Amino acid sequence: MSNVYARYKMGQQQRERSFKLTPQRAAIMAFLEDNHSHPSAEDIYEAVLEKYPMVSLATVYNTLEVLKQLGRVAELNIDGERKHFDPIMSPHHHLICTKCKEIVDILKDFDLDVPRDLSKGFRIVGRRADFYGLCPACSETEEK
Amino acid sequence: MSNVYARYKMGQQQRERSFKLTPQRAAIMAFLEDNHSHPSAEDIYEAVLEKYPMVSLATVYNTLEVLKQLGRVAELNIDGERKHFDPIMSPHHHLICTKCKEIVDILKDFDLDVPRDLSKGFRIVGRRADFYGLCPACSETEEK
DNA sequence: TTCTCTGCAAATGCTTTGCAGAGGC
DNA sequence: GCCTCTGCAAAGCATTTGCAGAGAA
Repeated sequence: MSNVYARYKMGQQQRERSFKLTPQRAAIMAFLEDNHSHPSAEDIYEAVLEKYPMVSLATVYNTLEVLKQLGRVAELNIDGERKHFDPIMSPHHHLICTKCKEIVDILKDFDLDVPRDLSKGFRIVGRRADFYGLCPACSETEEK
Repeated sequence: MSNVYARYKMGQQQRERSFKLTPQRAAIMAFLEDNHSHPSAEDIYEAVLEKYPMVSLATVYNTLEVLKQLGRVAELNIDGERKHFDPIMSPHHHLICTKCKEIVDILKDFDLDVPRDLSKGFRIVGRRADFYGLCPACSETEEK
């Protein structure tokens, strides 16, 4: 039987911590790969379950925590109800539909900076812009 | 005895819904007035309790919900652990310390817009920028 | 009376944790 | 054997909800 528990080759973000690429973790990572849907833990769990009945929600949470530490996914606190996860780590922003809650990426990183005189001494390392509004679909069905 | 339950004079954001200004609600609103600390529901509860032993956490949540509907406070989903509330409704952005979790306002509304060609048909009505980094205090005590 | 609001306690829902068992090394 | 990871179930928290009682009109 082949060794499915190979140690995962980590990039520069690598930590001392060991990381075994178990089938469950591989399935989760495969689902997240290039995924632009900003899934919640539950979304990920359900998607992975379809191909992989041997996954528990606890493992999904556990794996997301590890991936977060490895710098491979970001946790999005946009929705107050639940956390969402984003595997796209390059700097980008979001368009959020206030009606259907859809979150769409703006992958082009347009200029966004705090004027130095407003940064109050903070050493800024990350930035994020969220634009709220109605997506085209919800825009149409709007009446009020 | 004077009528402490006067109906609150609402501004243009007024809804049909009635709104009684009870002592509890007045205390919560007084605490929030010009408050730049971005408190959580628990923070508000504790602060109001000191002057007002007659408040329950459920009432704080209830009141925040009503104030939100009246457009008098905004709910901030910056911290994944709990919601924070912001009574400053004029457009502004935030500096967030990744270490001590402090949230500082940038009250000057500098230019922030999605280039039209990137807005993907969204009808944008609100925007928010969060800048993550180390506040001056945490910057000093940094070593790693 | 009628209506809204309050406090308490119970319920909900997301997320985390404890633990015993399984598998790789 | 040693170590990490997994699934299950239980625990933890923030937030919401149900409900009876209180106060205003």
